[in-house]
Amino acid sequence: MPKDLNAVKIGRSRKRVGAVTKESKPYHHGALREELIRAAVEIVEEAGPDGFSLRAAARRAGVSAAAPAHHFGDVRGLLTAVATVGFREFADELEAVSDRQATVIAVARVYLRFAQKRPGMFRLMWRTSAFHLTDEGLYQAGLRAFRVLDQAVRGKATSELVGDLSLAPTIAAWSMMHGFSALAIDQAFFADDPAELAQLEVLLDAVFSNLDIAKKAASPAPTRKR
Amino acid sequence: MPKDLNAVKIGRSRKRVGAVTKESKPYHHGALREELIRAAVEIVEEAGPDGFSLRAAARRAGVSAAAPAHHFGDVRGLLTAVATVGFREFADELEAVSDRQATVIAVARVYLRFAQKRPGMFRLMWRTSAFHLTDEGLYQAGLRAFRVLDQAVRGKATSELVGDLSLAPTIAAWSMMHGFSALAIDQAFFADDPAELAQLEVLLDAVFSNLDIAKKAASPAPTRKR
DNA sequence: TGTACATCAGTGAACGCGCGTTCACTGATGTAC
DNA sequence: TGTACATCAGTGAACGCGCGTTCACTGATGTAC
Repeated sequence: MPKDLNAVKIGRSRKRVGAVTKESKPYHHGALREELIRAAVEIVEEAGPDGFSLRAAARRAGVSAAAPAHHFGDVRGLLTAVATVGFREFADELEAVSDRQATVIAVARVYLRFAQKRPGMFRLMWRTSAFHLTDEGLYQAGLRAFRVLDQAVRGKATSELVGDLSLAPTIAAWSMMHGFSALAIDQAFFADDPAELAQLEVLLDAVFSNLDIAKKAASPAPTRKR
Repeated sequence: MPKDLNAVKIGRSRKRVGAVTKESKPYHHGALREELIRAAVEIVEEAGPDGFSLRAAARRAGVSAAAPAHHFGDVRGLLTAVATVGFREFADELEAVSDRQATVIAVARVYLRFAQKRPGMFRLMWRTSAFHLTDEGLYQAGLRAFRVLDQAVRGKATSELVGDLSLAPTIAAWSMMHGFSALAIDQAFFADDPAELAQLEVLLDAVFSNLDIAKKAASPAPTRKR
């Protein structure tokens, strides 16, 4: 272990060390944009979209209320970044499961689990009035998720979201897993204790047995193309 | 036409007339509870759950900000009443269509149309953290709606909401129409101009052709039992 | 029919709060020469 | 390598706002006798 840890630091960090005495924090944060997103994600996870505020995010990041404006313009800008993170992680999980087992029901289980584990984020992702829906990064992340589903249902993935009726089977599966997950976390099934929540996955399987495209895909499936 | 319109009024209205000179409004409203609900429904329809506030409802009802407390206790009380109105009217529409044609797809079309025509109300109805989910009138209205669906899917209606897997087909249909409607109004399909919105009903039909329980019910259906 | 009185359904002012955004500012960084 | 200077990324105070709720109050209603 080197005697002086600071000596091994490189780049801008090094300069910061020189400028800062004791534990006082430097005037410039260095990576505030990322820090703010991290803080905002935490708040949304803990308190949902309704519990979020720009000031709360700034507070959690340890920065003044005016600071976020430099990076995001306004609240919607920050929430757009949060939703994008949500969709990226959502797409990551879907792709991960699809690599192992590319069936509709496997995708549906991941969908439900995401909603159950991160209801605040899940709600934000679909509260499209709260952020900039036209954001390119957001759209790309959403498309990635959609393509996993499309691949599982039709065996191929479209490049655009809607348009013609050949996508109907995919949208059928999407609607069903989305509706089930939304109803589940919005207490429509009146399930709230852990035992009942676990039961929901059994119910999900039963529900998907009514979707005929889920049945024919139930056999060992081909690996998703990338 | 009687000379003095006031003379034909009856009951409490008559007394009010005696106490009121010119156009000044009486101290007591007479039916403020209903008026507040009406005002609150309007606001939710126009601006969604996020645009609603207790003070705005009081303002629209022409009454002081403190008045609603006497009738509803707090915001959640009033929103519970609003959501109950929503579920009652929702159930009314479902029952009406079911009397004519008790098929899954017919129910689904009503579901989608309700969401499209009254997105603010639809969103509130499922934002269950905003009101008292345990309210009895609310539950009964929701159950009425569910029973129409259950009747269309299984040919009989349960008396309680969840519990055993025999309800899976009904929940499958519910999930699909709910998911489709929610995704539609949340712009997940990126349809926003009138032409595209109308197209969504065609897509809905195509989507339901993937639900096998929708197929077998597509023949002329028996009338719903009441 | 009249009267006393409890109860009900309003008022209006105030409390304290947190919000998003603007503003003039300043400390730190990066770059041209 | 040093210096001048533009630009960047923060601060902190303030603005104006709307919110839900509480409170002491009062006008109107309903009821017991």
